[in-house]
Amino acid sequence: MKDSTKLDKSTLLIPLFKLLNDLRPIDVDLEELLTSSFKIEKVGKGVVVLKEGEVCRNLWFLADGLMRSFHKIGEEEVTSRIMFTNHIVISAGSFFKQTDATESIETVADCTLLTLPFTGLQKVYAQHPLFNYHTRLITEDYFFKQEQRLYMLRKPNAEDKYSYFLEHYSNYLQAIPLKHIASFLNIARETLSRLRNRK
Amino acid sequence: MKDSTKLDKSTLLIPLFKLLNDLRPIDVDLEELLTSSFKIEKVGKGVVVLKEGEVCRNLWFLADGLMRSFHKIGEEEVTSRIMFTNHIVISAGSFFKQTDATESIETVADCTLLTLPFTGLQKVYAQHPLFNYHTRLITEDYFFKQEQRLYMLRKPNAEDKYSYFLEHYSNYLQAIPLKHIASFLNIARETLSRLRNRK
DNA sequence: CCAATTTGGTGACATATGTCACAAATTTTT
DNA sequence: AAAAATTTGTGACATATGTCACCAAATTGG
Repeated sequence: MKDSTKLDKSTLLIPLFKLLNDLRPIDVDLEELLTSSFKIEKVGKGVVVLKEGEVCRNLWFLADGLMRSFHKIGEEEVTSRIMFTNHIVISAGSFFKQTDATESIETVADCTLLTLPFTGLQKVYAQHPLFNYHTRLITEDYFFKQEQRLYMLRKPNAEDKYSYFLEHYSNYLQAIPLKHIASFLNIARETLSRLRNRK
Repeated sequence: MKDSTKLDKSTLLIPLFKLLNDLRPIDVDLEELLTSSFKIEKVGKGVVVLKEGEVCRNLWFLADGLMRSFHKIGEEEVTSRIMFTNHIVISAGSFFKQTDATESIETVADCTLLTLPFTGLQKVYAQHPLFNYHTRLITEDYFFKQEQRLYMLRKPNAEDKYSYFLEHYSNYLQAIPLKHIASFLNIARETLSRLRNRK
């Protein structure tokens, strides 16, 4: 099976190290520390890895699968992010400041996660202060992508919002339930269904 | 006049250095380099400091005043951010990667700006690699605030969006034209006017 | 200080999208 | 493989908010 090879931690970490090395080559020490700090986790579909109100004590590198973050407004779940393979997954406010999360995070498909505890990350920073360079650039990159989502939400109509989705998530179109896409785009499930089926 | 004292660069930089020192004390060398890298600029109301299509070559520390970022959708201007005193102002995507901006930035009131060119910032990083620690944390903080704006845009109605504004910008309510607030909240000017005047 | 311009308020009306209800299709579970 | 649960599609209808038009108020600029 494919899975047996994929379960190897070093193999799973290749995309992350590529990302880091592309920013600036990291030395062996750091690579080894990171490798030992991450833990592999296989998680089935529909598992809540962070629950609203808890502290987000882990950063996940989504080696394979699909996840989403969401929060409750009354009875409704509002999807705030949809994350796919090779994403770094955290609940930002909660992870950065180790305060209670205002959102939950769950798997939308079977996932292979590489889990790095907040404490483990702090040790990495302590031993490798220049790792701040890498994470500064990564945070800048995620900041920019988040800004684009803000632009999307101010598009004047549902169709334009959906176009954004098609541009950025078309590979995952089949795998993500329509209701999650709709609430991510901040439109009604029914509106999206009609949009998608007309013409 | 107040202005003569306020024009002193070191005085104007106090809040920024407080921010940095609160994260982790910075040494004199770095403080001096930063002080010499920033330039003071007094800018009147309604001045466009960055135009859509240009590269954002500066970071501004808004020592005093109000600014906004916006982009055109057809004839309409959509306000994407409203920034007040002690904000760090950039067009993220454009500044980080030195690529063409997709938004403009203008003053909404008379402003006192401390301007740091991208090149100057890179020199700071080169001479003080640990400055990445500070900017990593600052970027994380701005990331978190940006996330809250995403939450605001997915609120189910105009009133809830306006509540967000009242919470975060009430001090500047008078100073910001209603049309900018409305488009920031992604509601019509008229809707906001009614909301504000009813009851 | 007046004229010009910009900004804000309000009524009338239009409409895109939300809401509700239920059927069809798909997926999951036993 | 059937039953149950979930997801998607679609019609009918409601409505919050957008759009347009215009006047009042405030601000700006000579």
